Amino acid sequence: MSDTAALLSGRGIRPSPQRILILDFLRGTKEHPSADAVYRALSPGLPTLSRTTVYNTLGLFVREGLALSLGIDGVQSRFDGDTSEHGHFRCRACGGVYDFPVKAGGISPRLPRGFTADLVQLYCIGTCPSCAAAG
Amino acid sequence: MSDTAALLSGRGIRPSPQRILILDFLRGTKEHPSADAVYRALSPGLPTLSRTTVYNTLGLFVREGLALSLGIDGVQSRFDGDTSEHGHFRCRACGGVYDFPVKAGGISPRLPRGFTADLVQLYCIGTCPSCAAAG
DNA sequence: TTAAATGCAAATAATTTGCAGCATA
DNA sequence: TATGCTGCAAATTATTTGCATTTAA
Repeated sequence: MSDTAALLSGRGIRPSPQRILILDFLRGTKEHPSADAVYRALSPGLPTLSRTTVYNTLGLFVREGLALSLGIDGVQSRFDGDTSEHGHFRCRACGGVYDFPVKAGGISPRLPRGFTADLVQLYCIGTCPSCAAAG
Repeated sequence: MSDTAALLSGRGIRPSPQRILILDFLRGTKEHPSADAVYRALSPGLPTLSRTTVYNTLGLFVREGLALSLGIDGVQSRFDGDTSEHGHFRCRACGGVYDFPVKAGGISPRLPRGFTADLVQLYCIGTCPSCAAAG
């Protein structure tokens, strides 16, 4: 059994070929793909894969804490298989989304009394080095 | 001329009745409304108002720095007329979006070399006091 | 009188839902 | 076999676009 299959099983998620494929892809890319980008990337290798399954699966992973759903791109959700603490940067010019480190425990805002957060996300929007160089 | 009209004029934006209405509404609510919510709120008082104009106007305000577009609600953009530095909290239970303060200069991540951010947003997702009390 | 702003209708894009068949415990 | 998973097609929701009309500098 693959590592990924074991990871899924360990969380009580049946390790179907589609789920393994999608989770492996998410964990192996830094692209922060949209649901449709995941579909387009994997569909050639598994032609029966459907968008429905991609949406179902990404939603499942997010609920189960195996992936992050990013609202950084106003139009579509983008997904990140790296759930460790880090920030996200979106370049206005190329649309790319990049990770950036935040110091350990760096994102822990003091919320008003009574609010409890289970998820914190830090987004920066601006220009990435390549686009800055390109002018 | 109203304060709002003056504010728009000062930015080189023609202060049409629709723009004044929408900006006044945005600045007078803590609801972080979606584009459609803005439309539904204002349409009764100005029946000729169209969704197109609401979308156009909100987009203009965001580009001109008069409002913030929040990607905190995975499905739709929500808008905030308060552009001062603060964080946003979304309650999973009721869907409400709340402001919370961050200490001055509190959101200034160290980005990798070459990245320049013109906008930083901090999102927390969890449970608000009312929903926590409701169980 | 000219450019900008508005708003209707249609188009597009992202996502969700209903449901039937398949796979697997 | 019973339950969960997949995927097609249709539906829904959010947003954008094309274009004719109106408004105001």
